[in-house]
Amino acid sequence: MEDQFIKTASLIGDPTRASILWTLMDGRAFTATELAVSVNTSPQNISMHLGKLLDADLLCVEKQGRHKYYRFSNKEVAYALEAMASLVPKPVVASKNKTYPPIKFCRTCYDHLAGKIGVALTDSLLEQKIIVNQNNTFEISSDGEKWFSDFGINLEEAQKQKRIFLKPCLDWSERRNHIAGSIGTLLFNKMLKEDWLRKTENSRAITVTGKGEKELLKYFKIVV
Amino acid sequence: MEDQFIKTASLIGDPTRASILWTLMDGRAFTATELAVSVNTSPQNISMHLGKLLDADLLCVEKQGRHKYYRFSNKEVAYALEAMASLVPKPVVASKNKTYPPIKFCRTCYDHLAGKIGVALTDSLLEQKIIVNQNNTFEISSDGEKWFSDFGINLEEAQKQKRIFLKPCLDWSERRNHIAGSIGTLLFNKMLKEDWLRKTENSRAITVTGKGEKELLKYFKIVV
DNA sequence: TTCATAGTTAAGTGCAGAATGAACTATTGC
DNA sequence: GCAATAGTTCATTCTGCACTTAACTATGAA
Repeated sequence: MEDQFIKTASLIGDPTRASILWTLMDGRAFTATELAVSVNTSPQNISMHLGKLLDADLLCVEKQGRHKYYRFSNKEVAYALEAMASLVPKPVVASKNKTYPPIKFCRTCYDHLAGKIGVALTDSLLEQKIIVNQNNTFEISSDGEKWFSDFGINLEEAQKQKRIFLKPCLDWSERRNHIAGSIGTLLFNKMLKEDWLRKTENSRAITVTGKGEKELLKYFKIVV
Repeated sequence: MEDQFIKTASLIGDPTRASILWTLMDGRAFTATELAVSVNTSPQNISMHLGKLLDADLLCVEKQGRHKYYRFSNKEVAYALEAMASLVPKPVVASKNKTYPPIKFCRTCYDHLAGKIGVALTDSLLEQKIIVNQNNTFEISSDGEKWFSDFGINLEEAQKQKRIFLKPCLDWSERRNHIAGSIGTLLFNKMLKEDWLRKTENSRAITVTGKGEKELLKYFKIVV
């Protein structure tokens, strides 16, 4: 197992390949040429690197005419890369009234918000005391109830639904919970409806619209 | 951010450093010389590599006399490495009545079992139909109730406790739930009491005893 | 058919950075 | 004090593997 791990680590660790993976991290599929441009290297070189990533099953290809679309072959890859990204040295802390770091990854995890946006959103809800953490369970504060109704979400209706109303959902580090349950879904759907977010075809990725960018900053201090 | 990510990736990706990190993955702290032996290289070389890992804040040191003990500086590092380890190409599936792959990492996550052992344990409980997944909530089957009482765990008592009785707790990939809540704690404590597992000092890591090794194989088909 | 674009394969080169050698400091034990 | 062990620093060497040059196949458009 150890040498397997080392192989995988060196595979990811090459600067050019790391850059390829970084580019693919938004969930979309890219052609070889697009990647060559994005990574700033030659087509041959990209081809070589993509070959290695394919061999290791980190990527998969889909052929469309004379194009080949490369993307992550499974979500474990995205998770691993995010976990690695979380290791980059923290910048010296900026200000008290902080905005959250730019979001690169935006995925849907089942039907609740996952990825960085989910985490940042949860952090913000907690900080604004819209939800509070009580013995590792999230509860909606009385202020929060008002907030949700202002936001256009009917809590009574949500409460009726069978599934768990509000629960922390562990992302790849217990430090970073993001909300799940019907509240997560409601928030997510609301944002889709208001056109803050859009689903993309052929991918689990969602993109943030210009409107969403502004609103996410306004409501949650999230910098996309 | 991208070049930061690339730097971190290449840092981890060097074979020697990957091997160092792999060694440290069991949660213990190692001296420079121990690592040099384990990684099979010279003291100077280890020193150089450890220096780089320290700079990037992936490791931290503690000086004790003329020794220096190196370990992960935070659990994010362990998580990232585990996530990377999960990317190693799956071996061709062995047998139907499978045993789980060897466990390298064994940590306590708050007070429930985390890391590979937690995941493997949960997989096994699910496979033995001791617990069943119903709409993303774990429930104890009727067979399971008998199993727990045979195992020496009093379910009625657990149920009395306030905290959530049984819930999936997401590890770094939604494919890999491990159980949390009072059941997780009960199992964990039982294993400590029966001396299957032992806590180590100065570390969150727990070690599996010889007895534990046998019993984990017997009860859960987990190969430590 | 011809030209352009997309991508791959093979052989040879070059260099970043890992490993080595030698000389150093620091702590422990006698 | 001296010897032994633990670890570091710096200058030098060396090498794996990324990258290049060049020639190739495949699809699409005119």
